[in-house]
Amino acid sequence: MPELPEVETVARQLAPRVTGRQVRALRIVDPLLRRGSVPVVAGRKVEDVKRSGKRVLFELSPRRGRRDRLWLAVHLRMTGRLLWRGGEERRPRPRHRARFTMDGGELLFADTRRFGTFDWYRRREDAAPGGVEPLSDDFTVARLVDLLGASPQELKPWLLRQDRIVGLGNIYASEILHRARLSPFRPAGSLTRKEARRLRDATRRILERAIANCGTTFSDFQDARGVEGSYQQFLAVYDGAGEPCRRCRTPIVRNVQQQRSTFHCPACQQWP
DNA sequence: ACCCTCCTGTCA
DNA sequence: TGACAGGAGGGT
Repeated sequence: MPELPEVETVARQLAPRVTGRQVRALRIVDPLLRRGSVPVVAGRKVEDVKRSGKRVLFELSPRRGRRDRLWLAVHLRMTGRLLWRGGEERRPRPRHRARFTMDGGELLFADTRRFGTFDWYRRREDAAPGGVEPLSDDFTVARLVDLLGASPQELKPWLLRQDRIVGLGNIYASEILHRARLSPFRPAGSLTRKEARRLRDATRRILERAIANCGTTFSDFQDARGVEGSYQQFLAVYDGAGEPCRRCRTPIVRNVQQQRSTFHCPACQQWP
């Protein structure tokens, strides 16, 4: 469940449950998750939980009598999930890669495909991602035009890059381009200012609506405490090859760009 | 600027 | 059995 709206949803649901709690122990079950050394976490308090790009960022207090504040960025990748289990939970634990034991409950990191990562930072500025947050005030038309530059890269793969704009993934990139009526095959650098404005506005609108609906959930394999999105009912093109375009009824087409599916309407997303 | 790979599960 | 899956780092 890993694009910006889904990660935002996870962070929002998690924050009130774990903020203020003290971590008693961290057990990393899957050795793949411990690249390099893992800092001491026991005894620290969770002071903040928020989204940063596509990652969930935990701010952990210094240990008693020290000033070694710590940040943990959890990247969910394709299948990662953060599950809070209150102290009264009696059902068996689901399979997981890491477990934080806290006052009053435990936080599990479950991740079937095991692509997810933990990254530890000693300084807040190191924990921030590279690109601009698309929902921040920094994401202006001028900024977008500047980022697009003269890039020859096709627009859709360009949107997936995290070093310019953070948070977009395969679903929302297609949805955004459809809303903006831009071809996914256009060179990113070929947009006019007017088109860049459409792209900026569509990006914001789609992401905001997706967040308002707690993101997109495929299949139905969420645990009781897991996050369940409802934005899938608003998807205009993603996973809809052959379905009529909501604007013009032309059948949606699936293509592959950089080994990933792209969905678009060949009629209202033309590039002459 | 591309292809491959990491890993597991599901579906046709 | 092979294709595909919401991601991205590494190599060429």
